[in-house]
Amino acid sequence: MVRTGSARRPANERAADTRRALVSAACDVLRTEGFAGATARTIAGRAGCNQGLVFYHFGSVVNLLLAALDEVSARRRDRYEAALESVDKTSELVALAAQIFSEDLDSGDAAVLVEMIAGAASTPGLGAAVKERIAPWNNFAVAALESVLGRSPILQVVEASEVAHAVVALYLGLELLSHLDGDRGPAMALFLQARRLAPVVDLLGNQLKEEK
Amino acid sequence: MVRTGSARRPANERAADTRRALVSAACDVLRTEGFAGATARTIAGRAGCNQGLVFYHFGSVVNLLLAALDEVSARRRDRYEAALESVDKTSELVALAAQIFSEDLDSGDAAVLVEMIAGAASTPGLGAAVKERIAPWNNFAVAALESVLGRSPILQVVEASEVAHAVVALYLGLELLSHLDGDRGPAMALFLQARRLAPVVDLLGNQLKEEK
DNA sequence: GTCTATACTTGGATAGAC
DNA sequence: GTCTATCCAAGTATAGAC
Repeated sequence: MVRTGSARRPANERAADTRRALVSAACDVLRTEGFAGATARTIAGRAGCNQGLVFYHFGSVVNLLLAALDEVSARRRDRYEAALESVDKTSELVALAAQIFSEDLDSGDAAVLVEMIAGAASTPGLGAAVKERIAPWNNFAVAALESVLGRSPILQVVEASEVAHAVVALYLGLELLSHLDGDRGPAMALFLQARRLAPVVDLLGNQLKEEK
Repeated sequence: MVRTGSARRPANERAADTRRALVSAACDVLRTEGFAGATARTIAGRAGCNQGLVFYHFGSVVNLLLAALDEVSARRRDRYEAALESVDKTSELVALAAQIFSEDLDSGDAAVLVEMIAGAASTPGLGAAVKERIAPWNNFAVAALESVLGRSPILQVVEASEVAHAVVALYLGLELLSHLDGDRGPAMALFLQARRLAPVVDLLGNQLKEEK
């Protein structure tokens, strides 16, 4: 077996290791320092490797940031889809949303997304790339709404995709505000209220059904 | 009369002119290039003056950006308060919100706010300064809700300040998404839906009132 | 594949002429 | 008060040694 590196692991595995370390560090920096603070030096420093490797492995800083966003997106999609399995009432969905929102705040995944969207303004072409990576979020929101309201006539009154857009926007806005003052209290209180009101939505759906 | 400058206007007025030009340019750059692109050189270039004047007049780039945020905040507060005068039904409030949202997208005022919030992550201490300047937004949302639902028992079910927080978050999120793909369609469609549903809210309030 | 060294560019900030 | 010139720090990106 041919070995080029100095360590015991094969070269291609070491490469994968540094790629992973860089992507992970990029998430970290994006979360704590924001888009404007996400420089090659800062990220490489946190990954414990040399600054030049950013360009060797990803070509540019922006590409690395997009790779970080990819990882976050994939991780969130898996988490969301798994969680959705066990839900079929509106109040359950709201409770799930609250839990996942809290998780995303802890992991910083939501912050990564927000910083990339806001940061997209400063780099030509980045906007389109970020937009592609948002689609799964929208799709999930639509799926979640339909899984809960699928048999309710409410979705004949309001378009699911429109509500989904609102949900995603609300999610991003809440992250923005929570991150600003380091206090998720207002957001969590909101989820609590929503959960309390969830039965009303189901009730409303039934009312509409009877009127038909 | 003492004159130091080369133009006909007195020196102190010229100074005020450049200050205004810089603040205006800062808004512009924040809107089009984002926080990461808001550098002293870029801003001064758009203001048509020298880069050093940023530091002479404002001490640092961040201070100039905060001044820009101040101006936007003041302008929005005046606009909001004036508009609120002529509203007392929920559907009117929603229609007003839609119009103002559209205005803020055109003027870029919403973008300035979002970029400053997201950018706050990259500069220590900026978060607190931005937070102070958000308060008026919250206050306005509370006032708007109370002016419309003041006599409705709905505000005894849900706290106005909590709903206001959600409204502000939704507003920021919609701006974030609209700006990302340069398409305000989904957001405007949402306002249209909300307006259609507004009478239901009033109806619900009346129902609750009768039950008492 | 990784690291060191380095070229080049941009940005923040100040000093001194006008 | 404004402009030019300049310094220095930080950032992107590449070349070449290991």
